[in-house]
Amino acid sequence: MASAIYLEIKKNIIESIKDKLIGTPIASERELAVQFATSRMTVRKAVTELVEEGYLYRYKNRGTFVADWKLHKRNTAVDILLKKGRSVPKLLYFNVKEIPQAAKRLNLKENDLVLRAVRLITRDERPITVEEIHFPYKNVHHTEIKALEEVLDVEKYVENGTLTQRFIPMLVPPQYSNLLCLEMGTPIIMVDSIIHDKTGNPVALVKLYHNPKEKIIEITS
Amino acid sequence: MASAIYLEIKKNIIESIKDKLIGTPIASERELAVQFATSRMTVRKAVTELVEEGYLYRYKNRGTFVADWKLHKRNTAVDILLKKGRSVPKLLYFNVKEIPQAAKRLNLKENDLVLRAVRLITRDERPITVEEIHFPYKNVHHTEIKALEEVLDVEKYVENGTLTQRFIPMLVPPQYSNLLCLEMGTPIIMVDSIIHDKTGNPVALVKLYHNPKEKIIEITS
DNA sequence: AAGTGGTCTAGACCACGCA
DNA sequence: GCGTGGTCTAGACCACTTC
Repeated sequence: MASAIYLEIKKNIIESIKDKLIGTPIASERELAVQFATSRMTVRKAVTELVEEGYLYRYKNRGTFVADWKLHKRNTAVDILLKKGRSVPKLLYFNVKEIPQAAKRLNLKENDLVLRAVRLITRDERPITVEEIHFPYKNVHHTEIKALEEVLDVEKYVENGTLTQRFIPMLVPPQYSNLLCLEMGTPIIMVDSIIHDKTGNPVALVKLYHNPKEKIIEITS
Repeated sequence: MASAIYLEIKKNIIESIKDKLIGTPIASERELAVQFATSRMTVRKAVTELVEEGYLYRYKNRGTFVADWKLHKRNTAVDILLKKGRSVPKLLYFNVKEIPQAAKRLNLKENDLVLRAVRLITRDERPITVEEIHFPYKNVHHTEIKALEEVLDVEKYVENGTLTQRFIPMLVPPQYSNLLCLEMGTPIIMVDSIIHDKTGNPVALVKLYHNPKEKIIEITS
């Protein structure tokens, strides 16, 4: 099956505005409907999404215009959990044990087992982030332990659920200062993330210790 | 003029799901269209927005369900710039002078004048945040200086523009440690925010020094 | 087979900005 | 008065799940 029409229109519009100056008007919704041989409502859906994503902006009764690409909506706080670009995660170690604090956050009983993995994210061989990932062990099939990398791919959980993140200022934990190439006592941001599925059940608990020299957390909205 | 129909439908649905359990299905889009005596597309617009806001979630071919209220989309990083709730801003001082660093960020010449104001946000008489706000002075009409509070209401700029925020870990600046009731050397998060209008022009530069004891930065998305 | 959400159509009216 | 985006209608077909 080909993609939905409105997705094709989005791609086309993105392509067509690539080399246009900021503030240039695009064709009106009625014109676009003719150009793409479709109805105005379909064009409108495409344009609305591009506005929400920051590619375009609308003025009521005036028109739709090309936005500054620098203002494209992005949320690298989420991004760090997702498409890592050139960055490479390296598993440092993992274990299965009782971690009452994590169990509580995951809506488990205090003595339920938790799978805990620690990874170091690097890019161009520079240390970016230390990741602590916690799963309810009962959710992990024994056969999957062999494919741990896949279990740790939290991206798929985020796509079908909700991500709640807290930004905690702290001094770099002593056990990570060498890993991150930071002096003892350097202030860092620890991002405490919980992923819930659609029904509100916690699926994973992830703590990210960011190297402030390498990773700038930036949100555009 | 009364509100748009789909906004009324949104309010109605929000009210009707308030006391429902998480996971309870709501009426199908076709049923809702009958109930509200409108077309399915209008209902669909209302439901789509409620899904985006985290009130509901949809399963294709199955139905639409009540989501966990804890998962309502929110972004208190933006919120701190907006509706302040019970918190109270108090102007500490302001001045107009050359601030080359701020001017650069605001796309001004180095020697252009910048209006700089510093405010302390408190809630229940506890210090939450120190705000440093910078405007291009040429944008501020002289008559407005008398109504400075209104000029400093950055909310109206954000509504019609874009907000880009960087989260910077640092030790509390010595000049603010007393104001925030923090010991020297306490790690904090400084949120560096630039507001652009729709065309990408910088409108204001705001730096927020958050008291980590009082203000937890949390994002749900 | 019946019902659901996802997509799409070909119109329509409105309020507003602009010339 | 014309063109714009914002809203709305009353249908339609599809792929899929559930019974």
